[in-house]
Amino acid sequence: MGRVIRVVLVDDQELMRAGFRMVLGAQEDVEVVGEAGNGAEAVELAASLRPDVVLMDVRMPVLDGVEATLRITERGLAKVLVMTTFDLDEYALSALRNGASGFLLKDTPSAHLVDALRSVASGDAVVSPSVTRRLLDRFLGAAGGQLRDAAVLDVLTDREREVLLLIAQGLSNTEIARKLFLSEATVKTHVGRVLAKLDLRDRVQAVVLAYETGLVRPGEH
Amino acid sequence: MGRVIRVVLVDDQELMRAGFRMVLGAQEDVEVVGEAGNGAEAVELAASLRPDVVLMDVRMPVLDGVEATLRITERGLAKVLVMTTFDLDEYALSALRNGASGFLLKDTPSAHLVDALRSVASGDAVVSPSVTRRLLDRFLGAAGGQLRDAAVLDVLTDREREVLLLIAQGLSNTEIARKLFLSEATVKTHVGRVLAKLDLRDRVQAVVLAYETGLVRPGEH
DNA sequence: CACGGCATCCACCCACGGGCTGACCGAGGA
DNA sequence: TCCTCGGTCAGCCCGTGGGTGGATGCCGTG
Repeated sequence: MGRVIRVVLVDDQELMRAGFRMVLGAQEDVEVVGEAGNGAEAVELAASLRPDVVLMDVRMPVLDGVEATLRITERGLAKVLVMTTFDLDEYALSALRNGASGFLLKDTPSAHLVDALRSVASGDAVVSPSVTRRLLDRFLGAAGGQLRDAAVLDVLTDREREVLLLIAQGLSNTEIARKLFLSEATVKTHVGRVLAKLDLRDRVQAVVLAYETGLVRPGEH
Repeated sequence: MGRVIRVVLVDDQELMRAGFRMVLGAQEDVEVVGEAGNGAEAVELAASLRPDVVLMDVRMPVLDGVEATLRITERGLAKVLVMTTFDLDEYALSALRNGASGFLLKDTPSAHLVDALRSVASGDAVVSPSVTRRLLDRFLGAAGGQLRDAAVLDVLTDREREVLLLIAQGLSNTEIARKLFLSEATVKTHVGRVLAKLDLRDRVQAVVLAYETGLVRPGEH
């Protein structure tokens, strides 16, 4: 960990880069090995210099930071720390989706910036506090806690829950029967019980409930 | 924002609290207004003192930090910054789910701790870098990018997409008809087209696809 | 203008889904 | 021992869902 962190600076404004160069240059364990003015150059530099971290602005001509981030991380060229002046959620989200190891606002104190750089270099991730807030809200609202209490599913027996799971994958009764080595009649009883216990009308509503409770989650097959 | 941040310290180890008291006491804009040795006391103190932030350990007797966090935040008594020695994912996740504004490891440098406190007091959120990494992975894997390309839905007309949306909420054809002021026959045609275009057999499978593409998301009604 | 895409509507047919009733079996608790 | 509960199966009924085919009017584009 005592090694020097090699950094590539990417920003279309020369002044910005100069600022960062100053701040980072003062650090013993950080070395700015290259600079780029747009995303395309950034990708090239990352490929040729293989820095530890690319410090990247989002808004840039030719190829924006979000896209450049993807190109760099999908080839594993370097870690990417994305920065922006405004804290636009969508940028942050897209960048992180594209493999960025962090997302900072440019008003971040220089001491924090350096810390963030170290964290990223060592494989961790960093997000500005104000962005974290909204990220968490989104995370928890979407993936974190099932908004509907999954407790309602407790009234089901194991077998019934098993059947519900298959229903929620779009299988018909006959398909479920084949899969579980049962007669279709049995499947029907199970389905019927599931609907009755959960106060549902349809297997359609059963699917909805399965997703809403988190019994099944989007993208899990 | 120049006001003093009033903090309540919660940890079952007196030694730990002493350490934090030292660090925070040295700060001009931070004041430790109370201390608790377990979750139950923490909730009481939060209610009576109404601090800005509760700095809370997870592992505690009587009432653990995760549960205490819920009690405090659901009543809006204070912001909660949760801490732990080990970075157990589940703890972090549960705490954040329960309304915590942040999650720090106890090995966090004291300067960072104070910064985090300020961020939390001002409504932002903070998560330790190493935890952020895994949080992001989970977030992106679960909520971030719809794993199935929502592009398949482009073949649908607006009306058809509208119908699909209602199907995905568990409505029957008659219900959809009422809601859209259409005859049931018309709804059937739309449904039929949706199924044909998306190569689905059932409205059940349509619901699944709606969730898988992110057309509808769990917890959005 | 004529054409194609879209939304709307209708009728017919039939299979699947789901409600209801009743029955059998095995495990486990009273 | 009996009784309950979960799981299995069957037959009956009928409503809904979905396929097919055909019809109208609207709109924008070539």
